[in-house]
Amino acid sequence: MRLSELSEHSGVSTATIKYYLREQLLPQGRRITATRSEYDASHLRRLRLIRALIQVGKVPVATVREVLAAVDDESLGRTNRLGAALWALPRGPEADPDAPATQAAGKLVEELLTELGWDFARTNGALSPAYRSLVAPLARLLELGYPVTVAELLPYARQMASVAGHDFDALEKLPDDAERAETAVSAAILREPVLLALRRVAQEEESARRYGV
Amino acid sequence: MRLSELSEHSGVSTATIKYYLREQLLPQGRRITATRSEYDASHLRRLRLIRALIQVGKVPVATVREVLAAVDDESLGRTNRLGAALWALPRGPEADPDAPATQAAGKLVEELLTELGWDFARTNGALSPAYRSLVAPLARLLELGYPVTVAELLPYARQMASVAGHDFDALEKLPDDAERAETAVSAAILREPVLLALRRVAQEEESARRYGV
DNA sequence: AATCATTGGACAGTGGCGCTATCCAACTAG
DNA sequence: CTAGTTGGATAGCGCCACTGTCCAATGATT
Repeated sequence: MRLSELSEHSGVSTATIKYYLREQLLPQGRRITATRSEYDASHLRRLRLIRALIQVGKVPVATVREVLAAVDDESLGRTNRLGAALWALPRGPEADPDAPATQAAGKLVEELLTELGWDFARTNGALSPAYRSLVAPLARLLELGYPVTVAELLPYARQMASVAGHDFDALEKLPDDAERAETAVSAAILREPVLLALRRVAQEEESARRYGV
Repeated sequence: MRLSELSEHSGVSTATIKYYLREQLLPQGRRITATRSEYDASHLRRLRLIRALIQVGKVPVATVREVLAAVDDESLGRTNRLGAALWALPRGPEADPDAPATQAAGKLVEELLTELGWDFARTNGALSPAYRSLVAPLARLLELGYPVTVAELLPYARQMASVAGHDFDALEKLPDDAERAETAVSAAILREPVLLALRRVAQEEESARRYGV
């Protein structure tokens, strides 16, 4: 497959594909001559993942690069590879570690995790992006003056634990190891808007039930 | 309170406050003279909401304007006002209604809602932003070649129904009607990143439990 | 052999958006 | 009287995901 064909099959313009090649999101094709390279199905699949991450997940290009590097890193075991890919996915801006709101949010998260018995997250996770991506918006909320309590967060956390269980169940059904990290990334990112939209629909349904149409 | 004081109390620069005034996110202060206006606590609260929507919720300025218009519209009853505010919050890009993937996604949602017995959402919701904001990412997933089934979505939907229940429970605890729509918006938008972060942490915890550290 | 399109590569330009900076005349607090 | 602030207008900035243009080398077509 040549660049123009890759473009046709994927629906992504050649200019954009060139951009992704330049940004090292998409690996180079197999060089045939100085002015021709051969692309295959793996490029098509990768392109699909890139588009999904950028368009559906709104992941910045620089982050996509890191995530894909982790997905491709064969020196990691497959579990670590999966973890590394998710690890490389820090959403949202970081919280200022010195701000009092951040301290308060950290304490809140600490209590929450203790209450839930999520010991891995509590003991090993303080440096993980997931942990920080939880502290950051909580700090932001506190800073803005919106109160947050452990009691309020608990049911949300329990629901999300359930969701995460489903996520992994779905992942384990896949037999293909090579694509697992890739699929894990898809599952983690691409379903976020779906989850949020489901919440919105559920809110409308709940509103109609409680207060009538 | 003068502009400079509003800026100090809120931590938002005067230039940015002027920008919000210009964009009609923040109502004008009470005019004292040609070159002086008086701002009060309501401006401070509104400013906080604006910052939260933009920074935490990543809601575009134009959308914030619509949401706030709904929040302020006293011609609506309070339930409708709440609904209108949420209604004005369409996240993400629209799906092309003619695309086959959109058709398929629509059918999928139809089946899902029937299965769940969410009759309001099914019969009245086809035009609601929440409904469309569900169809859009599903269509995007299908288009990109990631399979989605009703069976997979069901548990997610049930979890989110539970989350929505908590959302409304929290809302009903508030006695103040005037701020309800405002609080509803906060609850709907500001907790989204928290929810997603909780899912990420839960995923790490689950991963550690299933596959070890 | 002669034409015309395509390729990889480099690089400047674009458009959207949330600010941010500057300037101004009118005013006002000390 | 003077230094500072205000509302208002307008231009510019910084980021980022592209997008458009140009080029020489090469391939495909006639």
